[in-house]
Amino acid sequence: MSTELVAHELPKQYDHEKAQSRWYSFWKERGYFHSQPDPRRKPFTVAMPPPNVTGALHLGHALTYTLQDIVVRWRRMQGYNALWMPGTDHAGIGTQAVVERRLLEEEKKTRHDLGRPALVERIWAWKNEYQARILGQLEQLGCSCDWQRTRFTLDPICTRAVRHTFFSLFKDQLIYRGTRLVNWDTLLQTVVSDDEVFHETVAGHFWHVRYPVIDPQPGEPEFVSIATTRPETMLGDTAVAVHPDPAAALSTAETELRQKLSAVQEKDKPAVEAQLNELLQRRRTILPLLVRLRDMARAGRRIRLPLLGREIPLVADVWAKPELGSGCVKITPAHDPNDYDVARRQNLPMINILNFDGTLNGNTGPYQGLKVPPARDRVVADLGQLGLLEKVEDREIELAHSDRSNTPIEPCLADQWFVKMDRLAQSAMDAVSDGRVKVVPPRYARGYLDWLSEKRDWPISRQLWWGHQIPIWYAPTASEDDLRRAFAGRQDVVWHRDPEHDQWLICAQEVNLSEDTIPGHKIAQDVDVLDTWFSSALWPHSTLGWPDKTPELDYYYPTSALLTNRDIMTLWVARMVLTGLYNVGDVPFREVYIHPKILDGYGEGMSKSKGNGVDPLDVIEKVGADSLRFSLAYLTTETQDVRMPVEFECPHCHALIEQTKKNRVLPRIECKKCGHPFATQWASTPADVALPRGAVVSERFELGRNFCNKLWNASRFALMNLERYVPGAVADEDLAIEDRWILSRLSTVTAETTEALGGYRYGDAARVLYDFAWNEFCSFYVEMVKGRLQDPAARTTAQRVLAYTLDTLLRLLHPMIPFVTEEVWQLLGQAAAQRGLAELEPAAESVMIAAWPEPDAARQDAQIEARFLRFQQVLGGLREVRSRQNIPPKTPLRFSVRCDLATAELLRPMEAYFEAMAGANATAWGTDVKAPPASAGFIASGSEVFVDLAGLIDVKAEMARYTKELARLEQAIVGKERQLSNTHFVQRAPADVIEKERAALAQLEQQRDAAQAALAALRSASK
RNA sequence: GGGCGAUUAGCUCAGUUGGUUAGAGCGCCACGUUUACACCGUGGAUGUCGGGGGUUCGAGUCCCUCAUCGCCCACCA
Repeated sequence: MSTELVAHELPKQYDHEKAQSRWYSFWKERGYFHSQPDPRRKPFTVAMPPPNVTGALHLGHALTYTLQDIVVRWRRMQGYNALWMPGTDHAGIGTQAVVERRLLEEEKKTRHDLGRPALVERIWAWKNEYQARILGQLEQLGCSCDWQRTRFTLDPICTRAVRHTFFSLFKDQLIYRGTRLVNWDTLLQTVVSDDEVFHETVAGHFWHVRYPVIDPQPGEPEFVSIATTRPETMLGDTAVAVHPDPAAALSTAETELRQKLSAVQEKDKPAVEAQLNELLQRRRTILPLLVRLRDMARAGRRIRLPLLGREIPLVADVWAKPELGSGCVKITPAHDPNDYDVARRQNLPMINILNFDGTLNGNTGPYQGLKVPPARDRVVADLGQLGLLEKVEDREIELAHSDRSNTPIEPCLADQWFVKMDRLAQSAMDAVSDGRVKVVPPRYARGYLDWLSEKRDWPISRQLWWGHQIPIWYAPTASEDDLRRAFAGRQDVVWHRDPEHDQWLICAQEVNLSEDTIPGHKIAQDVDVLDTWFSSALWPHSTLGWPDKTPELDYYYPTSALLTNRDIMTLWVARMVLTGLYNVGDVPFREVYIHPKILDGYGEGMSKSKGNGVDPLDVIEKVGADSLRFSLAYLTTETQDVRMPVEFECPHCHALIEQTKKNRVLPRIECKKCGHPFATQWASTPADVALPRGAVVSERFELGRNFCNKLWNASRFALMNLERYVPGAVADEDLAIEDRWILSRLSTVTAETTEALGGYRYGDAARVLYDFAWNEFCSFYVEMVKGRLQDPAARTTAQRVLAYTLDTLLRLLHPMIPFVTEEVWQLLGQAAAQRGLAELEPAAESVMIAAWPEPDAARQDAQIEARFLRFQQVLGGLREVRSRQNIPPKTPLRFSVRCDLATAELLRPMEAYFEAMAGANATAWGTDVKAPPASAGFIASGSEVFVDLAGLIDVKAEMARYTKELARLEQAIVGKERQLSNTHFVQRAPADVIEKERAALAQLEQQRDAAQAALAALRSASK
C-alpha cells in the first residue's frame, strides 16, 4: 500500500477520540511512563499535588496537571529520567463531610448511627470510586504519570511515614498537647485551622448591655456598659476590663488621628475630623467615668454578671480601648481570641459554654441545651426584661466561617495537639531566603515568608474518623516505673508527662499498643485523627519510601519542581519544606512554580457551587485533550489569571448561550435560538432532570482546536507528498531559499521554545510554536514547496527538508499536544522512516521518547531571513493591490520593480512564488524600471513596486487612496523632521537611534515622492 | 488597616533592557472553495495603552498620585 493512498484516506478533520485511546494505551504498554533509578542518567522528578478524593476533577485541575505534564514530557525528551509521581489525598474533613452529607440525605442517618468502623468503610468505598474516576480523568488528559507508583495518603507506605514523623517530633518535644482556643466547626464537630477559616460580612447587631456593679459606693456608677455582637457569650464572661490608663490611651489615639489628618487626602479629611471630634468629646464625657472604673478595678471591686448572677472582677487591661464603645469590654476567655489573651495576662478563669455540637453546656444554667441562635434571642429578651439592655444597633459583622462546612465558627477551648513551629518555620524560611528553594514568580515568596514568620503553632488534631489516627496512648494511672518496665529495651516507644491532665502520653513509632500493654493499667489511644496536611506535608519523601533509605529516595529526592496553586503556598508548600528538612535533611524540591488561576468572565473563581465551572471532560469530548491542553498553555501567562467567559451549549441546536450570574443558577434554561429547554447542574425536579443537559463550555478552547486541526492538515499535506521518499543526507547546495529560510527559523524557534519552557513561560512557548507552525510553516513553507514537490529534479530534497521540518515541529509540540503529534509521528514513520539533514536517524518508535531538538546555530541565517522578509513584503503588497482594486483572484497581475541590482538578484529567483502565491507575474527588475501609465504602486524595503493596472484600474479609487496616503506621509515627515532638528535629541540620543530615524525619514520621503509621481501619472492617464 | 496583581481593539490577552507607524486570537466587513485545511485562504476596519502629574531628546514601558476590579493577610468588644 503506497503512502499516498494512506494519506488521502486520512480525514480532513483530526479525530481526537481515536488518537487518544490508541496512543495512551500504546505509551502505557511500552512503559514510557515508568521510571526506575538509574545512576547513569539525571533524574527529573515532579511529585503531583495529590487531588482530593472528594470529587471529580475540574478545569483548575486540568490546568495544573497539563502544565505539569508539559514539563515532564519535555524533560523526558531532553534525556532526563523523568518521574511524575501520581496519587490522591484522603482529604480528611472534605471527604468525610461529603460522605456524611450523602448519608444524611439518602438514609437520614448521622455518623453516630453508623459508628466509626462502618462510616470509615463507607468512606473507603467512596474513595475507591472517586480515585478511579480521578485517575481516569488524568489519563484522558494525557498525563504521563508513573502509574505503577500511584500512592494514596492513607496507604501503608504513607502511614508509616506519618507515624515516624509524629514519633520524631514527639520525641523532640516539637509536638505537644495543650488547651487552646481553637476554631470549632459545630456542624462537622471538629477543629479547623486558621487557614481553613474565611470571613464573610453578614448583617448583625450591636447590643449594649449593662452589668450591675456590686454594692456601688457613693460616687461610683451603678452599672458598667459593654457592647457585644455575640450577647450569648456573656454566659461565659469571667471579667469586665477597663484600660489601666485611659487618659494616656486617649492621648495616643488623638496623636495618631492628628498625624493621619495631616497625611490624608483633602476629600477624606472630614471623616477623620469627625473621628477626632468624637474622640475629643469622649475626653469630656466618658474619661472621668473610665478613670473611676479603673480605680475601682484596682480596688478589686466586682460586677454581678446578669442572668447567671455570677460575681466577676473588674480588671484593668490594655485590651479595653477607651476610644471604642463604652470604653469597657466584657471578657469571655473561652470563646474569643483576644479575651483569651486577657485572661492569661490577668489570671482569669476560663469558662467554656459550648458542647461540641454547638449547643450550650451546663455552665449556662437555664440556657443549657439551646443552640447558639435561639440562646442569643433568649439572652437578649431576658436582658430586656431586666432592663439591662441599653440599646441595639444594626451593624455589619465580619463573621468567621468554616471553609469546609460553610457554617459559622465558634471559637472555643479544647484540648488539641500542636506542632511547635518556631524552629521548623525558621528552617523553611531559610530554605527560600537562601535560594535552596526557588519560587517562580518570585513575588510569591513574600507571602510564604510573612506567613511563616508568625511562627504560629500548627494545630494538627481533628475530631474526625477519616484519617491517620493520632499514635498516642494515654496512661492516666500508670507510674513512670510501670512504663519503663513495660517498654524496657524498646526504641520505638517514647513518653512524656501531660501535667495539665496528670497522665502519661505514650507515642509508638510503628506498632499500635494494645490497651493492656502495661500490666495492671489500661491505656487508650487518642480517638482523633491528624490534619490532612500532616500527611500531605510528607508527600515528596513519603511517596519515595521514606523512612527507609530506598534507592528511590536516594535517586529522586529532592524532587526537581513543584507546580501548584498559590492558595496552598502556606498550607502545603511551607509544610512540605519544613518536614522535608526535618525528616530527610534536604528541601523537598528545588523550584516551586505558582501558576495562574482560572476565573470566569466576571473574574470569579470557578466552582460547582456557583455553577460557572467548566467540566474538562466536556471539553475533551468536544474538542479533544490536545486542544484543551494547548489552549490552557496558551492562556498561561506570568502575571494574569486566566479569565474565561463561559457559555451554555444548547444540547439541541448547539447554540451558545452566554452565562450570566442570573441564569447560571437556574435548573433549566430555554435556548434562545431553537426555543427548546435544557437542564443544568441544578436540575432537581423529575421534569427538569429528564431534559438533556446543557454543558458549560467556553469558546476559548477553539483556539487550540483550530490549531490542532491546522497541524493535522499540514501533516496530511506532507504525508500525501512523501510518496517515494528516499532517505538521504541533504547537501547544502541543494537547498532552496525557502528550505534555508525555514531551517533558520526552525532553529530560532527551537531555542525560544526551550528557553520559555525552562522558565515556565507556557504562554510564550505556545505562542512561538503557534506562530511558527501556522504563519511560517503552513502559510509560507508548505505553499512554496508545492512547486518543487511536482518537479522530479527538486522533489527529493524538498521531501527531505519537509519531513525533517515536520519531524522537528512534532517534537517541539509534543509536550503540549501529545496525541496529535504522536498520531502524525506514526504516520510519518510509515512514509519516512529515516529522517534528518546532514545525518540520518531512524525515527524513534514514539515521539514521546524522541530526543528534544537542539537549536543549530549554523542554520540560523540572518541574510536569508532578511531576504525572505523582502519577499513577504512585496507579496503582501501585491495581494493588497489585488484586494483593494477588486481584481478577481484568477485575473493575473503584471508588476515591475524599481530597485538596486542586489535586490533584483535576490528577488528575481522568486518570481515563481509571486505567481503561485499572488497570481502576479514580474515583468521587469532593476534601477531603470519605469511606472506604467496606469499603475498602483507601493514601496517595500526601499524598492518601488508597480502593478500594471491597464484595463483593470478603478482610477478614482486609486487617486483617492493616494491623496489620503500623501496626507499621512506628509504628517509623518513633519514629525520626523521636527524630531531630527531637535538639538537635544541629536545630542543625547545614541547614534544608532538617530541613524534609524534618519533612515526612516528617508524612506518616508521616498514613499511620498513615489505617491506624488503615481498620483500625477494617474491624473494624466485619466484625462 | 497591610500586601500582591490587574486596567492596552467589541471580547480574551501579548508587548523583552524606555527608541520607527502598539500586536495576536476570537468577533466584525469584503472577496474567495487555488488539489492539506471553511476548525480554511486573501485583504480590511477598529486603540486619547484607566485618569492626572513627573523624569527623559523620547514613556504602553520608569517614578508619584488618584480611580476601578480581583486576590491574600490581619482586625473591628
